[in-house]
Order: sequence, then structure tokens, then C-alpha cells
Amino acid sequence: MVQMADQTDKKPHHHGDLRAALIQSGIEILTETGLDSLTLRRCAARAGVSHAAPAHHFDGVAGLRGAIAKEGFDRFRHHMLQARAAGTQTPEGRILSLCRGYLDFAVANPALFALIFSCGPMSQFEDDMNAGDASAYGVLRQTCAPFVAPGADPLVIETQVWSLIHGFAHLLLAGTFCPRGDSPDHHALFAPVMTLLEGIGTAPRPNTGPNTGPDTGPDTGPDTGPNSRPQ
Amino acid sequence: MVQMADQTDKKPHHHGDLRAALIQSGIEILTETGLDSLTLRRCAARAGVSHAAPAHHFDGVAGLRGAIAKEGFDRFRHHMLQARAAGTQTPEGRILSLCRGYLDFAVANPALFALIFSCGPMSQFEDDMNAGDASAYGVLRQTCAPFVAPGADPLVIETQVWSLIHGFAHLLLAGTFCPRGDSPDHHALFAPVMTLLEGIGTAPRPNTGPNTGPDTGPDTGPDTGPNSRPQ
DNA sequence: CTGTCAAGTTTACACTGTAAAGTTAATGCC
DNA sequence: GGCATTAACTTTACAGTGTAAACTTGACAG
Repeated sequence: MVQMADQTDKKPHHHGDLRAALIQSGIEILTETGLDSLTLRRCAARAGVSHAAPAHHFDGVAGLRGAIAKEGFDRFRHHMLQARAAGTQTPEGRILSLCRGYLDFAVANPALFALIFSCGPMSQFEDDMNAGDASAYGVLRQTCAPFVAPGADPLVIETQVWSLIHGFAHLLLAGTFCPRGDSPDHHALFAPVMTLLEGIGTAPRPNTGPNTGPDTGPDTGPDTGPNSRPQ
Repeated sequence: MVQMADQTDKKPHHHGDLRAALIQSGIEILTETGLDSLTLRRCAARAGVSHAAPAHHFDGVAGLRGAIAKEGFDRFRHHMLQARAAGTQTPEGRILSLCRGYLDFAVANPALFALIFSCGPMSQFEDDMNAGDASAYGVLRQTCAPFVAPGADPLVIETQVWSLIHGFAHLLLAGTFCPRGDSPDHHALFAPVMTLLEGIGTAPRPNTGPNTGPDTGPDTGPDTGPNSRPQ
């Protein structure tokens, strides 16, 4: 919505806010009928305009997909923030809750999730990895920060966490695990698989001491969350 | 007509072995111009037949993609076996080599890799998870076996390893990591990220049974005989 | 009122997958 | 050999897709 700043005050021609309406239509199509159904013409038809309108607004179907992905990315970020805030407020609990939010979003919005990660570099949508809650990667970086040894590259642990949860989510959505549409054991498998993260931050660098302590954690407040117990 | 096993000795009509030629053409198209270029018509044109030929042989584009994915899955499996055989023959070394082979294949054949995991359940191509070297999942299961505690569900560790390497490969191919087409640090990040696996098989200790396996045996039994964590 | 311009529409075109009908070669049967 | 059958394609047709150009409409300066 950042780039729509000049679009909101400058009323379009016929439609009220066609750009937002097209994005909303696109997300609805994704949710209802999947990624393959997201076409310029269907999106336009649902918004009540001609098929050339989205092509003109977004400069082709790639632009439409990118705009929808950006909106999806924002919802994805909010979902993870909400999940993290609802869980146990320890460094381990925050990571686990973040990953649970990651997975839940992917399962709840499979087509949108797939679209997000099929639109090329994430830097299209976020240009600042250190933007904290304002960028999805910033959320990951914040949450991983307590486990990063001083002087170590935070990218390693971030990539470990991200790869694990992303691979799990992707294999799940691809239906790779369950032979025949049988898919109720996802959440049963989540907690055991995530135990791999218990050794996080202890392996990468030999000469650095074992820290794993939230020494520089920004807000590792007392754990007030009574719930959100894994499994 | 169902299976082509008898197609090799039984010469088809005009073409020698059109099915194999079409699959080969499809893989070439994937390699040269990407997943979006894999269409019935282009595949047929490259093989020198009409566009309806592959549609007839494979019952639509989905069937063509599935057949190519099956062939790709086989190459994938061989690539991993080769990588595993070329590495250090310790349990840790074998897992690491397997993952390196996984990543190398994905990087070397991005479109084919994406196709493999976009064709739905893997059970289309492999119906036996315990087939050892004869199935890709069997290779993973074999390689993970030394780390599975007796009585534990092997699926947990297998999913941990698979999720980590698959997520890493997928994020890499999606260009999610590198902001500006900068992509030479993949192999530099591989080794540090894979150190997460050093704690494999040791974490799910708390007596809460994370696995669905039978709880008859002592789940904190002695370590697996042959290896037990060097380093 | 006129000129300009953005916002959509209309139209046209190449490409795609699918389906049906037509063609051709091999095979079996007499 | 002659002939029906059938598998292996080809040809043709059609609906849907993205893209590009030309056209239309409304708003807004001057």
C-alpha cells in the first residue's frame, strides 16, 4: 500500500479505486479457485471491468501477480506477528510461534503463499532487511537475533530457521508427504520437526562461546503467555 | 497402451519411440527456456510431430508434465546417490553429501526441480518408501536411518532433513535470498546452514512422545550402534 | 469551447490446451 | 492377396489467455 499513496487521492476515471478492487478480486480468485485461475480476464470480470484494465494498470499479468503478492506478503507478515505475539515470550517460544504462524498462513492461503514465493526476489517488496516489524524479513531477523553469536553473520541462523519452516510448508502444500489427500498429521508433525531448532546457534562458529542467551534481545520480556504450548 | 514397457520392441506407427522423444524434448525445453515454455505444442514441434501427438500420448499437458517429472525424479535420485557415494562414508557425511547432491541438482536443473515438486503427491512416482536406492524417498530413509532412535518414527528425522534442504533449495531457486541477482554465495551458505543437522536425533528427548510410533520400547535407549556422534 | 490527458474499452492477434474428425500404416483374418 | 480393424498420429476447430494497438469517455486547464 505504500506505492498506492498517489493513487488514493487521485481519483481514477470511472471506478472508485480500481487498483485495490483488482487486487482484492485477485486474492478472492486465488482463495476460491487456486493459482491457475488467476488470469487478467477473470480478475477483470470479477471487478466488473474489461480485461485490458488490469493489463493497463499493472503492466501485464506479471505486474498484477506482483501487486497481489505484495499485498499477500503484508498479510503474511501480519499473520506471523500476531502468532508470535500470542505465544510464549521466550526466544525459543517466539521462534516456534513465528514458525507456527508461517505454517498456518501457508496452509490457510496455499495459493497466495505459492504466489508470494513465485514472484522472484523478495526485495521487490521489501528493501530493508533490518526494518523490524515493518518487513517480513525484519520479523524473522528480530526473532532470530537472540541466538546469533556476537560477531556472527545473522544470515546463517535466519536461513536455517527459514529453510526449515519453508521447506516443511512447501512440502506440505505440494502434497509431497501424504500419499492420498490424507493430511491431518501436519500439525502433529510440526512440533517434532521443529525440535531441530533446539540446537540453534550452538554449531556454526567454533571459536565463539556458547551464548544462546538473549543478551541483546530487544524485547524479551517476561513470559506472560499462559497458552500456546507447542502441540 | 497403458504402459509403454512393450513399446520398445513394438514399433509405433511413424516414429521410433515417440514417448521417449517427447520426454527428452520436454526436458530440453525445461533446461533451455524454463518451466513456462514447456507446452504441448513446443514439445511436439521439437520432436517433429503435431501438437496433438503428445496430447494423445500423455492424455493432456498434465500427463506430459507428469511423465517428465517422473523421468526427472529418476535423474534426481541418481544424482543424490552419486553425491552420497562420492562423499565421506560416515552417517553425518552421507547426510551432508546427500543434501549437497539435492542442492546441486536443484541449482543445475531449476525448472525440472520445480516441475518435480509441482506435480502433486510424490506417491505418483514412488509407491514404496522403503525401496532403498530404488526410490528417492528410500534413499533419504536409508541415509537418515542411523540417526533414528530405536522405536522412534523415522518420519520425524526424515522430515527435518528434507524440510531443511528443500527449503534452502527452494528459497535459493526462488531468488528469495539475494536481493540483486547476486547469487554466488549459495555454496558458501550451504555448509553453515547444514550445521543445524549436527544435533539431529538428539533433541526430541522429552518423554512426551512426539512420534506416533508405539511407545513400547525405551525411547531414550542407547545410541545407535555403529556411529553415535563423532565430533 | 477547445486541447490535453488519464482511464478504460474495443478490437485484433498469436499462442495455448482440448476435443473431434480424418488419415495412414500395421495387423489379423478369410 | 483382399479386407476390416485398430493404433498412431494429423488436421481442423474452438474457447481461453496475454499483449498491443486504436478508440472512447470523462475531467480539467487555458
